[in-house]
Amino acid sequence: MHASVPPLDHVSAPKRPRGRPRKTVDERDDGNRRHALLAAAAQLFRQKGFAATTTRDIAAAAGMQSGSPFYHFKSKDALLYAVMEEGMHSALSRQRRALQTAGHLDAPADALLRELVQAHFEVLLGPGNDFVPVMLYEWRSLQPRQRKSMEMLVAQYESLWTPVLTALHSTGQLLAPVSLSRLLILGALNWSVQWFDARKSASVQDLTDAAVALFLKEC
Amino acid sequence: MHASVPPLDHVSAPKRPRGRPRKTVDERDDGNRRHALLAAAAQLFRQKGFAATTTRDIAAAAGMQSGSPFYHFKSKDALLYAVMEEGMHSALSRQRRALQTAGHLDAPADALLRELVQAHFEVLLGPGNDFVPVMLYEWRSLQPRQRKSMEMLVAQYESLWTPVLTALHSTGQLLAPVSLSRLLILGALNWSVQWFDARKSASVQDLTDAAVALFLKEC
DNA sequence: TTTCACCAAGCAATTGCTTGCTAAAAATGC
DNA sequence: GCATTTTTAGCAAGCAATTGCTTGGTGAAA
Repeated sequence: MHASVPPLDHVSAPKRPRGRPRKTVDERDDGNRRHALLAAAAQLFRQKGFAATTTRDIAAAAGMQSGSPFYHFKSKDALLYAVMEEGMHSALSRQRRALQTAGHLDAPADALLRELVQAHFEVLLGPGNDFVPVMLYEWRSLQPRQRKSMEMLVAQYESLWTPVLTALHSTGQLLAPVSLSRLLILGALNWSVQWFDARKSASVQDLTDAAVALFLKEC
Repeated sequence: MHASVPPLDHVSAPKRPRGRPRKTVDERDDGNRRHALLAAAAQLFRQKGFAATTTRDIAAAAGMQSGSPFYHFKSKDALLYAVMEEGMHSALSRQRRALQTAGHLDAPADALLRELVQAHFEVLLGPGNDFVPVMLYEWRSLQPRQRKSMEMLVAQYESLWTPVLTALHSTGQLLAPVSLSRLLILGALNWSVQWFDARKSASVQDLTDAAVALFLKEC
């Protein structure tokens, strides 16, 4: 969609899948089986890691036979990449929306940071959002070409943060250098994937408050 | 050594390995082959992940044949656990030493935090220190019993941070709640494993300065 | 003579992926 | 509106490679 993300080697177009729709007519789920595979893969990749997840696991979780995923995806690698791509696209549009609505109100920089932080937490920790965590923690399993592609998407994402952090730095609300600040802040947020538990512990709101209080000086 | 870490199911005692010492007599390297395996495993686990690393890879990296690692370690799992255990033991003694020498001088809390942060970065990013990163990023591959054991070690490590953070909170240098602060701060530090490159970018000193400047308010 | 540290070979299970096939749905011709 | 053809979405089986690990042996050191 935005910018130039090369199609790579995964089956690109959902087109109009139909075939054998388990239910009666009118119950059609265009491309839903493909998406069921994506969701199942995302969950398993996050739970057990890419290398430890078998394509049979994924097929079973999506209610298919062992060979069927390869109709939708050329390879296990391509499936991994598709999961990550979906995660990044949703994260990017989420953040763009957050910045846009806040920017229309001419919000101050610290309010913008709060928006970014909260949206980031939601993308990471929201229910069913396994796509971005997989992207964060399964880098190594990508092939070089795919990795390059992902790096472009990640750079786009980080570029949304830089102007906000630069503004905060210039007002003295952020003391550390901007580029190191961005790395450290995103690290603090990303690590929450390892310990956050929606049932116990704090809410995303609490997390956002704590993070902003931790990073920003009041002037 | 300290506290009660159950022996679990890995070959525990290095004893007095000898056998075929590649060099002449007097050149004996007690337990060095076992440690060579540990180091090779740590590096490969970090580079490619646990599941994607074969025991043959490890053996080859240590200059052995495919079956030989199983003389020193009962299983691939046991090897992973041994890597993590070594990492945590070295990290713990490193931090205890840092706190002790600083504590003798009655250093203020923010100086203690700086010590903790710097030692943490060194344990994570120092040359040949693959053991702790493996522990951070290969949780999932541990069996439940082993995981419990590691959680105890990690809890010990985190308990070194809590009093320092509590002190900073009481002086108003740290605004966010202590327990969330600890999680966010350690996250920011741990994430550096993903992007730090000793050749380019900043030094550990720069990182430490930036982190302390980011987290602490001056009062 | 026993023990240690490791080799060389191989086994059983698992893996990603391919192949040939099928039935339902959509497209097409009339 | 109906009959035919093509496409879609998957099944069922299995192959070749890889995997963790075992086993029997060997030479040097103790």
